[in-house]
Amino acid sequence: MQETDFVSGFARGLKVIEAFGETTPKLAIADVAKLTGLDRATARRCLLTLAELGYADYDGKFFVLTPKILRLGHAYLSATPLPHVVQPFLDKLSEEVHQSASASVLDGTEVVYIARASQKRVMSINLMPGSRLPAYCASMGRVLLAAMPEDEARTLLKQSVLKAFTPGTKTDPALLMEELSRVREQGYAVIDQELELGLCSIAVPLENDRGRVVAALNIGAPAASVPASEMAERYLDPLKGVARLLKSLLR
Amino acid sequence: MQETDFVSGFARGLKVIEAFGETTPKLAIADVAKLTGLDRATARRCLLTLAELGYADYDGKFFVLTPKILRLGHAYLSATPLPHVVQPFLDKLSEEVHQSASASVLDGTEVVYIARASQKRVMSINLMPGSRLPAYCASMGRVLLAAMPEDEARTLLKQSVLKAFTPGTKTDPALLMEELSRVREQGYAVIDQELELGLCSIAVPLENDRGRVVAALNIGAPAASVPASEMAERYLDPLKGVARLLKSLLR
DNA sequence: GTATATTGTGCGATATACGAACAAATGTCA
DNA sequence: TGACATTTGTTCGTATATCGCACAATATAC
Repeated sequence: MQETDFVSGFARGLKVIEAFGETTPKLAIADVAKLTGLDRATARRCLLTLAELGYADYDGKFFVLTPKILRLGHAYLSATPLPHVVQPFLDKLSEEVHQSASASVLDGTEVVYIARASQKRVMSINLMPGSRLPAYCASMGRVLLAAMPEDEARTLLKQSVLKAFTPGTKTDPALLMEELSRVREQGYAVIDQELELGLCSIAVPLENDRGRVVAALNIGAPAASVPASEMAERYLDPLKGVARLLKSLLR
Repeated sequence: MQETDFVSGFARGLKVIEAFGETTPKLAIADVAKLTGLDRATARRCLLTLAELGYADYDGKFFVLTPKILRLGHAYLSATPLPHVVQPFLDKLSEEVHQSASASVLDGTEVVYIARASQKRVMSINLMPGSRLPAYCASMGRVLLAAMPEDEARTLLKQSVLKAFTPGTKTDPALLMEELSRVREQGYAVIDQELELGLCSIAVPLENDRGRVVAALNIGAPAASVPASEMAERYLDPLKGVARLLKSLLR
């Protein structure tokens, strides 16, 4: 394969960066080779390149990413208008309803947070811009999946690992597709502790001025204080209101 | 130069990603070539590689980064223990004092936020993990600079663009070095509207169990409600308390 | 101390970068 | 509007850097 418009060395390097993760914070050369499927020599060269450029530290045995890596993600967050435009609205919304409010987009089978205004923490995990959740069991994920053509949504669900995080997690693809139609019809999605016990959330789509869904907005609340059945009546109007205001601001 | 342990294609690609930023969200091939100093042909190959891999979108004219890029920064935030360990403490601290609390590390001449718990917004800009501020005029920056050998700090100041953001911004290197000694001695730094009018902040170093400074913690407050002169008496103890608790948790 | 795993290094084959030349589009000015 | 100038994108041949393999040299485990 001699694709003239493709720099495989670059692609390999990016793969190496992504090899680092929650469960793999410090990696030796052989680890990276195994995780990425690259040759050891190649993995080594990429890692040494990262170290040379200051994106990683090397103690002779293990490699660890440095905060310089954040420049790469930051390039997106600061370059993309959406996060900036949305943030102040989330702040205001969050303060009004005294719950956390977030915005996210889809990346493959995952929801990626691009902005967030958090009140007191309810979730066990800490969400921030760049954080990811599986789309099929997150309120914003449902909204974003519902916004795409049915067959594409079905394909994404097929690619997803449909794991049950709680007893309530819906994992049957057919059931999920039904749920997506419902979401499409009613214009919002409510999740009742499918991702984490004690956490409910409601999400609405965020359209740009041409009517294309560009992101999702949500509000999360502790199930103890706001049962799922009340999510819509409490938070749907505020969410819809913000979505309406933003619609004209998004090109 | 035939460095065998360096993948220049990878390095070039990373440069291309960093070409995208706040003022340059969408770039044509020639723009990237100019910004990075790469040959147009090379820039094109890197950009097409990014597009091919889904890290960028291409409309035939302009390239735009996609949220997939966030995976790279996320690799750091989720792989590094520090942000995770610190976050809950910041949440608690922020709630106690009713102000925003953050943690950051140094990357070159800049402070990089690695965790944050925000109350009502006071700053005009929106800080989040990955955000950057110039070290010389940020409270956490002063603390981190003060923690390093004097000559290294001096070198970093030399590399910094010492711009006055407000009338109060200290930009004289000699004066800043004096300020650093003071910070080193008293164990904390207070910034009085040097970065933005109306914003005061106080920061302390965060040491690991071996006494090495691994990050800085701060609290920011509106100057209107908390004058700079009161920052220390109000917030120094809470900050020091958190730093002490964290010390034993950080290896 | 041997066995096992992991890392470092030369070498040939192959893919990639460079620069220049070409093509296409865009902008400018009479 | 039309012709020129300028910028931008693409293609191509070649010099060169990179890949993957096999082997050597460590480090680690038992």
